[in-house]
Amino acid sequence: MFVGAPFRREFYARPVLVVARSMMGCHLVSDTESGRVVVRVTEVEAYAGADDGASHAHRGQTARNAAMFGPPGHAYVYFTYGMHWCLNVVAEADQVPAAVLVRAGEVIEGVETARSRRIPGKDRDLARGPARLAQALGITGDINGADLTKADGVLRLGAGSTPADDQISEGPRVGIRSATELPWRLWITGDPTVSTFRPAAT
DNA sequence: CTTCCGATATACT
DNA sequence: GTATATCGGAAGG
Repeated sequence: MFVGAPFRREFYARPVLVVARSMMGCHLVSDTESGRVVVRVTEVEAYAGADDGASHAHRGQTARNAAMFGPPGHAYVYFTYGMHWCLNVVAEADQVPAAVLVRAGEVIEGVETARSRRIPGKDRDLARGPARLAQALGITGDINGADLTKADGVLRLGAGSTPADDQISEGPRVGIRSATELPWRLWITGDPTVSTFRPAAT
């Protein structure tokens, strides 16, 4: 299994990577009718624009990826594999496509609510993987494009506890076939809620 | 822990 | 028609 390399400061070479690094340890707060759930982010991936072969924005703007071209701090939520929602945070200036996929987190509040939204299983798996995380938070395409910095939003992104550089590992992104050489996945080293690395199906 | 594989909507060739 | 930024269940170590 791929174990990753220590986080390097050179990672800051691109704005979207700075945002990805800054999101490590942040809190995602969702308030819905079924209750509040707070997740601490433990794993993210950066996606850029035309020069990133694995990005949804690689071939330009479409109806699906339009939110990626919107203002930073807003949500880009997409539907995939016919059944899963995945949450991204738009990362760069308006009209500049870039987003950070939130791949995993630890549920630190509202564990009961999160459990009720998921199939029975271990608590550490509640938000382990992008689709599971979206499900635990009760997120769907309804909030695509929503401002995550608004105090009264259904989903909000806030400060949590930022890990030190030596607590972070970097490695290849999961489930992609293009641009696999870019180490644009970040995770908290050794955290049990981080998803396991899976190469794309051949 | 691992591998294998089916389910299923949307975007793209 | 084919691929996909995935998950969950089954089976094997």
